Amino acid sequence: MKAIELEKTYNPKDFENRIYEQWVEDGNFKPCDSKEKPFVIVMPPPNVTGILHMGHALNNSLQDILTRYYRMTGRPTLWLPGTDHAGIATQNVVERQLAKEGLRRQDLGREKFVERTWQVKEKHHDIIVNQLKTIGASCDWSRERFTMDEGLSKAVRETFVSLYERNLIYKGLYLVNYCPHCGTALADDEVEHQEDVGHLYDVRYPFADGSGYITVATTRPETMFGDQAVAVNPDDERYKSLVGKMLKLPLTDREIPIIADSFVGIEFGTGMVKITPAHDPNDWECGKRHNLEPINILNPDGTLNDVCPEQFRGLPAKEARDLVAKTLEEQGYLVKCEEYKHEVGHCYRCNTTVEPYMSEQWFVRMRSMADKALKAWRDGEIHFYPKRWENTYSSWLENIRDWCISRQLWWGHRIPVWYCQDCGHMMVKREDPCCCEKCSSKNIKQDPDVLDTWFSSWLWPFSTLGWPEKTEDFKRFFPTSTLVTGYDIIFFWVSRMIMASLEFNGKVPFHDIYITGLVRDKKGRKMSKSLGNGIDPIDVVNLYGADAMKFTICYLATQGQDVLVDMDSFKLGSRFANKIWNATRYLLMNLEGRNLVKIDPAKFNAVDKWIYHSLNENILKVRTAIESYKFNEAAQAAYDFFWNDFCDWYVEASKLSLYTGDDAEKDRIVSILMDILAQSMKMMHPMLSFITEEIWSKLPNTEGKVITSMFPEYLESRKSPKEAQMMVAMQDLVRGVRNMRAELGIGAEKKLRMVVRLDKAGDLSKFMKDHVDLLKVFANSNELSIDDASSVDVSGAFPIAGMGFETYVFVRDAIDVDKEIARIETEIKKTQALLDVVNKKLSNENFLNNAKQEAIDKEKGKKAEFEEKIEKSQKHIDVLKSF
RNA sequence: GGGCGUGUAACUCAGCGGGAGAGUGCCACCUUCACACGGUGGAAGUCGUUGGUUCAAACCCAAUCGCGCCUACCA
Repeated sequence: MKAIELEKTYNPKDFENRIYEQWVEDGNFKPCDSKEKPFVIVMPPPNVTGILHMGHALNNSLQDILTRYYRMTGRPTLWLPGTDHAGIATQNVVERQLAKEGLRRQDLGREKFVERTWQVKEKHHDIIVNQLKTIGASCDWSRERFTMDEGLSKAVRETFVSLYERNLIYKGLYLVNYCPHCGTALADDEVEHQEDVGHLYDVRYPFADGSGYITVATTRPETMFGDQAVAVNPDDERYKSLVGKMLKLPLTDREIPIIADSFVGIEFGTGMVKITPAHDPNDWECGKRHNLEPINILNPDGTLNDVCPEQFRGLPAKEARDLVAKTLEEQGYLVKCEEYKHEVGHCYRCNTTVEPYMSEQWFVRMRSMADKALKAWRDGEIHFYPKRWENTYSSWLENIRDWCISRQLWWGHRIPVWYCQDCGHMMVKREDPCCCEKCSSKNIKQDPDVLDTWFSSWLWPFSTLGWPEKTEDFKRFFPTSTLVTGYDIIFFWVSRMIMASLEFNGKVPFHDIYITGLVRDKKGRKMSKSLGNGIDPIDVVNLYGADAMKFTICYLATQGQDVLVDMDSFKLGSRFANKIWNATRYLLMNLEGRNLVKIDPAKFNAVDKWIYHSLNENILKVRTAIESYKFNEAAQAAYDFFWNDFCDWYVEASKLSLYTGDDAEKDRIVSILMDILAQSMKMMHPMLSFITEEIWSKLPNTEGKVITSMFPEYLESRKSPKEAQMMVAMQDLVRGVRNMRAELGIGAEKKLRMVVRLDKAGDLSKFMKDHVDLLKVFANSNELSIDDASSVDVSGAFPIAGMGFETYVFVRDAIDVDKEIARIETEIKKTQALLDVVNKKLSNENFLNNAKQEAIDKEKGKKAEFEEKIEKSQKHIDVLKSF
């Protein structure tokens, strides 16, 4: 056979795109036909107008590893990709574009605006899909979905109407979170609390009868125009007598009463709270208890409306606040104003301060669904990895509140509700009606609002499979297996998917939930645009390759921990891939003139047995690790095996056969090398997909593709623990000699004569004798004898202690005797310290009585080992002294 | 205010009841027949602090200090 050539340097750009296209073309990402239980992941859909960031790279890398692994176990495997229409975010993107043209969305009108948004969506969609392809995601593009697809829209409508029919959706006038910038209501969990430095104002409210005044404390004086009362705690002795008295509201003509309500804290501030039912959640509740009419003081854009005195109208809340404070001060109402830190809600999409705002909205009644979701968890139907996230899940569900699902946006699923303009009848419909079902009037109007994006996302695991139709895919792939996502959306998404699925399918949408950490920079800061500390995954791919990125992520993805990286971090994967490339290149060069032969385990020598043993153990480690979501352990096992065992020892050892063996031996060793290499490619494929596929295609002993090959099995027959132990002794010997060379500064060019003296004849001496030529190569020796009868004269030779043997090296001239003695003495000290610990244990009756027998045996073994080492070392000092 | 996580080598992190590990970085030597994105060897840690449990603790428990995150209607 001819040698096979690989490019001299590893250059992932040469093949990554080509291989990806080939995989797609050959349908390798589609589930196979096997009857086994499918493995299914639905991809958390990225925002269609966003770009891929490291967080996506992390969770998609892990999904890819799982998908590729299970695909290689022969199960039909589906990773279903898609994108999310991201209502607010996308609308913001388009409005920003319009703003550059000096336009507002109102200038275009709803229809034109939505049309334009679809165009933007199409363009951005290709970007994000290409990015996913660039990082190597092996998802089934033929099943790709978008949350505003026809099918998914149908699912949304079915859900809405069905919930309405079950009395789980209702409409009402409530105080909701409102973003004045986005101009829409938000759900509770779409509000992010951040600490703001504001002021706490103490303001005088005079009694209407002129008999003095009281003082209230507020952080938002501008809301006073909506005040309907001042409340005190009914148990507050100071104010009991004042309850029922009327106050004159400063800057206005209105009068408001003093009321008693137990929510007021006696200790806080002045113990008196102004009640503004339309602009504070507490006050809203309080207002309901006391039948106070809420007065809305804001326009939809967050400016003060006509309810307020003229000079404040049209001002944004913050500006109004300053002016109100100033006016109050001028008129003598302001008692004091001090700096005050408090948590303020901000819009999670645009970071604008959120206003509590009274408006008519649609809500989902969550309680019953939340209870079902809690039960499913308690019954063990879902498992979080790491488990601690279950607390987050359960406490959220236990304290769940109704979900505001209407958004005052144009981009999204329009609420399927129509109002008759003539008779006022309201219709909630699966199909668009053409006229009023009650009065037959054609004058009907659809609700102008759209639904919260998460109202489509919560259906994702089944709507993407065709639900509400009972499609083949739905029947075959639902429920899915595993969800991989970040902890920041356990509320938004994970728990809601579980609720929706239980409500509509009666079962959970997935069983395992792997919660990834967040990707941060090396200082532990969240990656963000504003900090400019983000890393673009595509830059990583361009610099190091997709494999390097995925492998590095896998290596660093300790279950549940945040991943801190910078550009340099990816050297880890890059160097490993480079090593694989070069080792392969070298092995393929050696095929020249060789024939591959059948591998016969009966002909294995101890070193062959060892490498198969190690491969086998590491295959098991990788399998177990991936199946239990311990990605870092999988990466480490692959890395250690390939680099440390295979490259550093086995490939080096094989050079002896390759350069000095006869043809039969050369054929045999090359065949084994190719076999280990091929199996390594399989084992590493989930983590290093492109390079393993590229190499697989070059190997002479492989067929088809590695992506569709079977993952190596763990085989009892490959276990060779005894040989593995022998190999440890050999490595021990070799390292001892290398260390001595380095210490004495003896260059590699100088071959040395050595005697390996065994403590006793036995397996180890047989092993050494069998591999004496190999030992010579590793120890760089020109003359090496195995002496198990202590018959060779070693006087004048430099001694090195080993376990069960000693190595004598004839280097008399090169030795600095004093320095060597000092070195050995330090070693004795270290060993003596270890021995002391062991002896203390072994002379401790409590230890002997209580410890496990294994532990005792192990300590005894250690004692023997340390004693042997000290004894030998001491002898060696004597030997050196005699020089 | 509650909850969770975390503090191990210069840096990023594994280990989580029985001899302190990896990658990067550092030092020395080696451009020797795939790989200098390499090889060989080496230095480097009171495992945050203090108590406790245990024959045995980086690992379990308690307290404490530092950092991070989530959650909560104190105006």
